[in-house]
Amino acid sequence: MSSPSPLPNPSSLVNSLRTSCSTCSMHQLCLPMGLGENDMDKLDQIIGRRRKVPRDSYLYRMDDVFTNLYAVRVGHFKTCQINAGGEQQITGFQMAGELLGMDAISTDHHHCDAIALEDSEVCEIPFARLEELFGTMPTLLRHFHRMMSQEITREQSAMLLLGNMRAEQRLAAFLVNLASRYVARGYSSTNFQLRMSREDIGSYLGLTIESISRLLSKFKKQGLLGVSNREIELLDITALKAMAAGTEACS
Amino acid sequence: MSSPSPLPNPSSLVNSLRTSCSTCSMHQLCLPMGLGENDMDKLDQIIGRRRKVPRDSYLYRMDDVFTNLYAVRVGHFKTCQINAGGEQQITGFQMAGELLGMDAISTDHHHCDAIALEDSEVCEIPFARLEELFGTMPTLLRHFHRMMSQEITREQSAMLLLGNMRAEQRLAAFLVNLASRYVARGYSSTNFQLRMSREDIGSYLGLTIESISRLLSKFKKQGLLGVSNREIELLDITALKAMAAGTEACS
DNA sequence: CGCGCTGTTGATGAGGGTCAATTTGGGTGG
DNA sequence: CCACCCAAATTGACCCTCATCAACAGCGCG
Repeated sequence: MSSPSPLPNPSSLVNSLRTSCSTCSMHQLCLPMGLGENDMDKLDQIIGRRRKVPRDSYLYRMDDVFTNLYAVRVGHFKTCQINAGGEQQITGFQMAGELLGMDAISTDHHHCDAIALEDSEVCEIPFARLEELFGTMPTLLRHFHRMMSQEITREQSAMLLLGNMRAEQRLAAFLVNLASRYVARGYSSTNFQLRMSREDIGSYLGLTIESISRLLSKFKKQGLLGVSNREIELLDITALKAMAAGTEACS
Repeated sequence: MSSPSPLPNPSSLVNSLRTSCSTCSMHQLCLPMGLGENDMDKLDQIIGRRRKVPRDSYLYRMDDVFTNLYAVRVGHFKTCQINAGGEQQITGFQMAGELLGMDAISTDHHHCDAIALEDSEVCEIPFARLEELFGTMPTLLRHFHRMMSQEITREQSAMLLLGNMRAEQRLAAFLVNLASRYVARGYSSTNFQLRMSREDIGSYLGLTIESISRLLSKFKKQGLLGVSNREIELLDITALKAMAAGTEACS
């Protein structure tokens, strides 16, 4: 693996090794999915920098001018909107390998705030330069379209959840969804830590913090899961899935 | 305008005049927005056919293989999803100049049903051929991205609506939204016909048909609008906007 | 040790769902 | 042209889910 020839600048190599798409554990989920080595290098070259985002700080704010998409490298984010009445709603949680900022393309301004839920790291992708690549990299373009389309689908599911599921179903669906995303990233599907507060979960699910708390207690009592603070252990995923689907026997 | 030279096939010319993007009244809202004549011709050439879709019939169904996007030329559509519990929710209403099917790109299968609310007409856009154009038509690609991004934004608004607005606000927001879309199409912002049933509206807003009916009656009594069957006249748009924003004085 | 933030649990009530009865209007056939 | 039918919409009565308000517990931190 290590080249025998002398290296002009070892430290920059180390840096590039640490941060290139090809060595990133998320490259099979993220934007470079399916790219060959050449194409991945080209993509690497336009990526501005890897930016650290401390917990609770903003990656971008609503109405900020849009210049970059961001790929989450490490950590978790939430995106939230504020309506005219001053109420805030969380529109999504993003984890490693997911893309942030696609809603800003239409107006060149961000439509929501993006906030780190823990100390995190993103890759800055200058959209104008990404567009230049599209002309010669159809594989990249195709996958970008898939990611945008996926975002649309994801939000349609959220609409379904908010529009006609009851509280119980919503929380079950939320937990099952988290589990599946962790599995895709090679983590346990049953044991994970909630990175967001109960309030965030409630806001995302259109419920109050009290409802979330009560439901978690209820699920615990029913033996569906274990909870301790933000530590979650899913004990009966089948039942949770059935509940989310609205097909479980009534309790 | 009419060429003095003999025409090889007059009837086909008439047909193309009737159906080309350049002569379509929606081309400033639809996919060809901002294209020059040359590019618009190229786009025209890949558009499969103009397909009529009678009222209540399916443009596509969930799980159908995805091959085409559709641009609404005439009429209105609804898209709806069915969850595992068998309940159906409407995820959107589409009118002339809007694009259908973008949620299918990610999996090559449609994620929802698309149904005509009245006798309608669409332009069939083979997606594979559209992708071929993207390489050489950056303006087209850019506008396509804007339309996808707009769809994401639109759905985020719907999430906000479903997640933390009360019934009254939801219906007000819905009516104001319809009005603004009709204005953009050169129609009256105050007088229009609802193309969808009360049930459809309820499904979209996460409310029951009874609630919709009651709210319309209430708004009428308050002098905010006139209703007669599906005929709507908005009498106080300012108040409706304030109500949608949650900033109106409590009644 | 006390303060503040986050989360839990209980009591109460309202918004909107559910069920049921009735009206309206469009379409059809005599 | 009228009678009839059926689907869609309206209206009323009742009830359930979940929001609201409130008290309190747990935990980290200065």
